[in-house]
Amino acid sequence: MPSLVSIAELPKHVGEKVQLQGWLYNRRSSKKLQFLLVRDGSAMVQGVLVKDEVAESLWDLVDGLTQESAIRVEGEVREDARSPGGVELGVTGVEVISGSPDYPISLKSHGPEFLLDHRHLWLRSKRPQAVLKVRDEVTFGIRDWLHKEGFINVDSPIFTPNACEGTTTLFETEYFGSQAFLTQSGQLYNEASAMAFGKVFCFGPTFRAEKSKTRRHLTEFWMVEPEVAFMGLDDLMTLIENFVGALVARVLENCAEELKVLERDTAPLERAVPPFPRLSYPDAAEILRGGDTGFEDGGDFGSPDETELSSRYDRPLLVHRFPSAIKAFYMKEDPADPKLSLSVDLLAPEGYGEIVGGGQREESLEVIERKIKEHDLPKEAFEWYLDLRRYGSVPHSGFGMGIERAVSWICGLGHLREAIPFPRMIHRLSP
RNA sequence: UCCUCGGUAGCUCAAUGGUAGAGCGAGCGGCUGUUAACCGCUAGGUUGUAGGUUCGAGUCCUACCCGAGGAGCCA
Repeated sequence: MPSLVSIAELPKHVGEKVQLQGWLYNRRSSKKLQFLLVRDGSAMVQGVLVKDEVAESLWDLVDGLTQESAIRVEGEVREDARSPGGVELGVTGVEVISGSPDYPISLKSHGPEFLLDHRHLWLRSKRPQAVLKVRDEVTFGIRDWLHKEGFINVDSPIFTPNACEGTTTLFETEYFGSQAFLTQSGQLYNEASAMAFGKVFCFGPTFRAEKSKTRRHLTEFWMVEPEVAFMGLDDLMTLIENFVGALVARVLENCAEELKVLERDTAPLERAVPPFPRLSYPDAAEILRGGDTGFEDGGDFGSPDETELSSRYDRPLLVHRFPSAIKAFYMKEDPADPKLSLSVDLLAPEGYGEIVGGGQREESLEVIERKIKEHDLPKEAFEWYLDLRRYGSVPHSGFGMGIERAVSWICGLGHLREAIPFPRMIHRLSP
């Protein structure tokens, strides 16, 4: 029996007889020829049957195959320029593992609602596969790059007893008779980990119960949050630009085929090379003031503000020193101007907005106790966190990057929902 | 929560207030190399729901249901 190979490996087996197993992506036929497009997850290949050269029973079997039937295919690998991928399979045998009558997703156009209702099947199509392969490259690249930089992965819990930032809406759940929340950030725990290991990152799902209905929001999304002891804001910004620049370069290097499927213009990605421009909030406000984006001085940026700012640069933009009043209690005040915080956001180009948010943390016990009071937060819940300031507190900084937002920008997607296998949104909990 | 837009065949969409249609998919037939193949034929409908206006409503009005993306909030 011929050896079983994956479709991606076929170019190494030209001239050999091999066996594949996978699913029928599409079938085309004329009187004397049939073309089978077979996919196995690794790649896609075209199988060819010439009527005069195969048994009638095989011809008829293949003639009756429907889209997404699971099949085992035997044949000879040969080079052929007419075939997508450069190699094709001269089919000599087909075994049906299981059928697939009336597969709902055709190769023609479908609307987003229909496709999302069938997300469990849609994953088999070219476009979702390209996006999710880029996502895999990004998530693997994150771990790879951080490890090489000396970071240790120390994950934060998903069940939490209290809000990390107070303002944002949290998903509440019952926890053995008491109240618990699903985390909206691993931030606070990450600081504890950084005091133990120096350079750490947590990487997991986070949850926001905001009733947002936009292309930039999911209720469940993934976030990587590096945190570094003894690091200040300037070095943090350098870390962010090197991190993001390395990820983009990695995707350009390893996912050219996927970006082509997605018809992504790679020029903006090729320009995303550090150093990135840095703009302070006061300077940004100067630009926005009097514009037509609806910007209010001292307030946070709205989506139109972000687009306006990033459109002035040819690569991702670092905006730093947002007003303390609009940032979380743990953000350190700028010693040069306490009204400002040592915070930073990274705005992706092309209107994709904020993909990274972070800053230097307040390390003084006295100041952070004052901030907790000012933010009207229950101090008891933060006692363990305050211990980090009581026992060997040091300056430290960190940031969080939304995986889906990063993938969405890199892939040039119109909506975040395509950047995650099974999106969770305000009106979608299934499949 | 607010604003705007939408809901017609399995899917994507048409249809001046006047006989509900096309393409794709499905079924059947044709075609010697197809690239989302192509060509012909067939089947396929309670036009989101409930009322109302009208000789006549997919189309106009009211209410409701469902969805979309924008604001707010955020990654």
